[in-house]
Amino acid sequence: MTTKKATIKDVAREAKVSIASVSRVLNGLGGVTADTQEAVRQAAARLHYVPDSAARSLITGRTHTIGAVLPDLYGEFFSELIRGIDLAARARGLHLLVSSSHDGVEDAAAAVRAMRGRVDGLIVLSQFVDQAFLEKNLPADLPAVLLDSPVDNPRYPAINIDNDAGAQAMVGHLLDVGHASVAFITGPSGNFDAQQREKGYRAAMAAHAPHMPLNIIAGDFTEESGYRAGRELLAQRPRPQAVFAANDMMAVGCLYAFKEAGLDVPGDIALAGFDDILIARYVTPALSTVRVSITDLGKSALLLLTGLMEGKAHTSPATRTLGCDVVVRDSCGAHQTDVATINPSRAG
Amino acid sequence: MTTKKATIKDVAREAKVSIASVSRVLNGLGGVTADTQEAVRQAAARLHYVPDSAARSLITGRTHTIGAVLPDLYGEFFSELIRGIDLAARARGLHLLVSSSHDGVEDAAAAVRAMRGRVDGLIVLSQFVDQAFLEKNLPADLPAVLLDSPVDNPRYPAINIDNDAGAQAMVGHLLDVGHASVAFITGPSGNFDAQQREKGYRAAMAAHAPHMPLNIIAGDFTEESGYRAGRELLAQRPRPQAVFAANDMMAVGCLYAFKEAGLDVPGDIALAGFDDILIARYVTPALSTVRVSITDLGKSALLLLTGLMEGKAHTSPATRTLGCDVVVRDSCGAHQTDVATINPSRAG
DNA sequence: ATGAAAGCGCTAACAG
DNA sequence: CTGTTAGCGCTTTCAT
Repeated sequence: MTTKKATIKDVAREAKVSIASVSRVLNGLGGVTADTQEAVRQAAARLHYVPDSAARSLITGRTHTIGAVLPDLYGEFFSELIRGIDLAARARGLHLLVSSSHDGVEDAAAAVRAMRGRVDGLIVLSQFVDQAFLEKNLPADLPAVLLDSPVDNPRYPAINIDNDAGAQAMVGHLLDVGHASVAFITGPSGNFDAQQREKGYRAAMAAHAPHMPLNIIAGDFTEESGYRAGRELLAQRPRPQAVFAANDMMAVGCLYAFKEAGLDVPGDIALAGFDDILIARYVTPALSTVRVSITDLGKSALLLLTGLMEGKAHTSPATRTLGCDVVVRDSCGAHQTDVATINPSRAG
Repeated sequence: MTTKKATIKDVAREAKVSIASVSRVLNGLGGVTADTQEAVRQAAARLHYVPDSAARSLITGRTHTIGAVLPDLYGEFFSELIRGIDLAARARGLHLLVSSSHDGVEDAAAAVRAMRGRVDGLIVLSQFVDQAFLEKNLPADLPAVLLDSPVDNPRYPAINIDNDAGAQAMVGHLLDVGHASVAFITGPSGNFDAQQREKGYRAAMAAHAPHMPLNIIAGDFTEESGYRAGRELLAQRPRPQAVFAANDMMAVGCLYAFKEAGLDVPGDIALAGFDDILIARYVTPALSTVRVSITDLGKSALLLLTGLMEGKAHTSPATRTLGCDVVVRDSCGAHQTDVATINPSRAG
């Protein structure tokens, strides 16, 4: 056990060659005799030599690390996203520096700035990030891809979930199986996903049930708000035949409100959510929902980012879209159980 | 928008001082007049100067980054752990480099080695990590704390979940509320948590129902294995009065097997799990379980690590334990709904 | 209080 | 094919 860590000099001395040769061998640059290679490798192994990444970064200007700036979210979305990014990053020999758990613009700005110099590229998911934010906080030379963002600028390519199409497909399905009136529970007003899902609801209603009035109740993505919305819906006369919540947690809250009122789901009222969180499968009745592959989202983001880092011109449009699938379970009153891919467009 | 990023030299020139003064001001070292301070600050702001962390690391030897090496797990455990670590790290001005999604010893070894030089300390959670692994792959000068590990060595302090006490408490509770025979569904044989939980089951049975035979069915933490175990249990004569699964997913699988057989839970048979995953609350009946605060685990790990990094002698024992709580819901047949802290010992 | 200068460990010309 | 050397951007003595 050496007390101090070995440097390239130590290896050079041990192998009786110059540091340049050590560098060449260890970086596989060629132009070195087999003898020298052997000597260097053995010396390096003997000394447990590991190149200092700081020194290397300093001169090469590359860190082989990509950063992920995420909001203070938790649960499946977070873990799957990180997992997708990490898996893809590791496959390309990149490390992942995460900065999650920040709330508020200033926090997000600090997180982005702190990444400066530590990463070769950035994946950003934050509701606080808009054009102005980026121009202010993002170093001009740092490639970045946005997730789930309304910013539409070739300088900052984005990958979005096709919330609109997903919502349209689900509402269409609800209408198709015979529920004439479909109510919608919204997400938080500032949320981009929520807005797109509402847009999809409106579009589907306009297309398939133009005579039906829109029935929109405010929610904020929490189970609690879903419960409140459910009670509100229950008080309506006539009661809607189906309810589409902008996310699964609200659908679950809504389900409890319906059960509490003694209603049968989907007999008395149909219900559907969005996200396909793990719970969706386990509530009774199992919740019909719209599934998004978050792992794919992460992977696509990383792929797009590495493309950017390698200087590939982004010939493609600034914004890409990740398709989602309608998952029909028991809560929507259709007696089928298949998964229909409604939007085969894929990012990456 | 400058094309090249500003260096300390640019700031020095802009402020008409030496680079040494810039460094002093920006690091708050004092010994600088207010005038100089002002000039430097303004110049830095004007140039959008951000110190290069690689250069800084090179000379200071510190990266202000800590690494987390985690297995390819997903779901709540993962996200809460990262969240706990990140929250605590950020509060101390540290960044978080994660390396998740590796499976297999070689993979884990590569992950640990790759952290070398990039981080000031390491948090490791992996079933492949034992004493030999650490001695082989962990640089001698890198502080590290283990999570959920059987390694008991002052050189590598560990924080473990008190699975044993948690399991004992749950089995004790099951026995207390009148279920004379309690069966246990194990986790994967190599899993440390699983082993501890089984140990707790055995201890509780020995203590409170020494005359009852042990009833242990093999599982592997998956819902599917829980389902199979459930069917196996159903076939026993006499049928056990209560079943304690080593984790919630298996308990859920088990629940489905019972429901499928037309049994009433907890009327005909009681059920309990371990982990308190989100689903536990949403299945019908709601699952009684043992809760662990994963966020606390992450936070404790970080705190312990920073202590190590600051050279604090680890006066405390090598292994610390994080208590867990029995959460009584509907599935275990007790008509109460409180949370009892059974093990107040806390890490950190 | 300030500046000049010496490296940190490494890569990348440039010589030989 | 190999060695010498000049920095990368920064912190830190050591003079002044």
